[in-house]
Amino acid sequence: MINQKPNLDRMFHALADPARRAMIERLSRGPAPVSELAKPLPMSLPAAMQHLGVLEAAGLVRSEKVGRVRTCVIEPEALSLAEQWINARRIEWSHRLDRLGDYLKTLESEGEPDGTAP
Amino acid sequence: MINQKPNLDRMFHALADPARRAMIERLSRGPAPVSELAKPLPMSLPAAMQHLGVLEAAGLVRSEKVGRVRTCVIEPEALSLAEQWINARRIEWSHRLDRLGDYLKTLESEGEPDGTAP
DNA sequence: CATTTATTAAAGTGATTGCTTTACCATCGG
DNA sequence: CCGATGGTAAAGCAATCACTTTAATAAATG
Repeated sequence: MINQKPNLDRMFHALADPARRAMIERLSRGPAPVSELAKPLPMSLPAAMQHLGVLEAAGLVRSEKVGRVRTCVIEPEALSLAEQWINARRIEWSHRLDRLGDYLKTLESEGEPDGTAP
Repeated sequence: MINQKPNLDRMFHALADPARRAMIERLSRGPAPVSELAKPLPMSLPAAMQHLGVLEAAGLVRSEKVGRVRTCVIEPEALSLAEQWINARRIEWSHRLDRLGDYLKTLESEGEPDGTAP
């Protein structure tokens, strides 16, 4: 639970590309072979393959080859790592807003000794 | 609500760098001038400035210059865009698991006409 | 065995990143 | 006014990215 910064790097980087997000969107509706992931994308199959490599390196996708077809599935827990980071931010700034609210309330109930007039 | 893909691109890309995430982490605890954001980072001030530019372009940070100091604040709603995308994925694959469960239950209650033996 | 099908390996290319250094500009404090 | 402070603009550079084409491999299919 200590340090997974590099994972976050890879993760967000992986999500920063529309083709890769499209792949994840497809996979979140069920497993698919490489060629099916590549079909809707406006690029060559090797290019799609490289994107898949990025997704796997980020831990977002797992794949297994059976016969000559490689089937890909999402790794749902991986996404939650990114989510955790975002949530942590939200918690931090909501705490900050709480403290700000407290401070303003303090000012108010102390009868404003000074500072509001120009 | 139609199409904000390019925003998502910029967004995730912005989050994919540890220096930029550090800036956001700092800003989620309150506003700060550019130089304070840059201080803990292992790079020159212009470099930090460029990171800040990326964050602003992604809509994650807003900044205003007063006198000679530019003060930066986070734009909390922006992060929720990324969060929405992640949540949408989760919902999709949980629906998929529901359907899978239903299917398995159907098989079970139909008394397996065939298909389980090798 | 000969083909097709599905994937992969390899190498090359132009564009984009993430920095750097250098120089410049506008305050602010005396 | 003068120097220090805080921020910018600009240019350049090595590394990485997102592709491409070409060629190889390995499992199905006839």
